[in-house]
Amino acid sequence: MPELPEVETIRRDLLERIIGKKISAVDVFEKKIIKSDRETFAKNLSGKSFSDIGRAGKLLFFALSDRRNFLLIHLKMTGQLIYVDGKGIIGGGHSLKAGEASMLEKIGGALPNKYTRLAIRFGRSGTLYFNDVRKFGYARIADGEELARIKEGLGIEPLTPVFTLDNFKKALAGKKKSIKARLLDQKFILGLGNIYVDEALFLSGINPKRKTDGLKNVEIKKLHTVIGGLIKKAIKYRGTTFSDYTDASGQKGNFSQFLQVYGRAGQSCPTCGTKILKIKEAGRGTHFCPRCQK
DNA sequence: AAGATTGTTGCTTA
DNA sequence: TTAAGCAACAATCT
Repeated sequence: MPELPEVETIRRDLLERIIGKKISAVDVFEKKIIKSDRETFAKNLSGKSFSDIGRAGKLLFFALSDRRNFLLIHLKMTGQLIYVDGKGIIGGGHSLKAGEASMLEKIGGALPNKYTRLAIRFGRSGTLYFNDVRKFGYARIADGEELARIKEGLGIEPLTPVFTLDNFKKALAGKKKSIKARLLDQKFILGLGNIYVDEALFLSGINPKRKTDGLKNVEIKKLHTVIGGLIKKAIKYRGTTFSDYTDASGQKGNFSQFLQVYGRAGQSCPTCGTKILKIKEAGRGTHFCPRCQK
């Protein structure tokens, strides 16, 4: 469930910690997630460093110092990227608030643990661990051309200049699918997952079952504004932890306290007090207030 | 103990 | 040809 705000939090954390550090070794614990053989994968990384970290929606791409290749990482449902410095301190001493013991518990014990699929070692500086309970995530090498091709197939990115009302309208235009399904579709709008779609629709007063092409202009405008604000605020609070998500220091996100409907089925709507319903829409558990969302 | 679970792809159906 | 719906991926939790 890392969605845009969670992935962006990890990106910013890692930018401070791993840029320019030489990769000394690569341990692949689960071959499935690297999408190539171990030798090729390790050869592409060893001896190089990361010069930058970019993001498109929920996809991270680490630029390599060879100026040719990128390491693409997608966390899918349960992936975590956790950096441990040379002294064994999780997150490299940054933003450590809670006790380290509870943190270790949260990430499944000392690293590497049974869910660690990949470790990228930076000599004595530290190690980046990729944990993933369900093994849906991946880490693979791609060159600039391939990355460009992947980005071409993706939708508009919120929080960038292309996320104008006009472009948002175009991204929604002429589709009979429900607005919930449409907002989840990464070919049109990037970075929203189940949590933020439910929240955005609540904040916009739009029923998730509404057909996309039946939305009024004012509703699209509202939704556009809401999505921008919601994502900004969620990043500010370092994302939402519902079950597995942690930042690069193994810490939970703090946005959960602001969730209005997600995970609150049966509780009362914060606006009107009506019971929040949970239905299935677009193949996903969908939370909404039947009174506020028309 | 069957059914549900956060993301995405690709197959099937219409 | 296109779009919508849904199983599959793997593991865990209820």
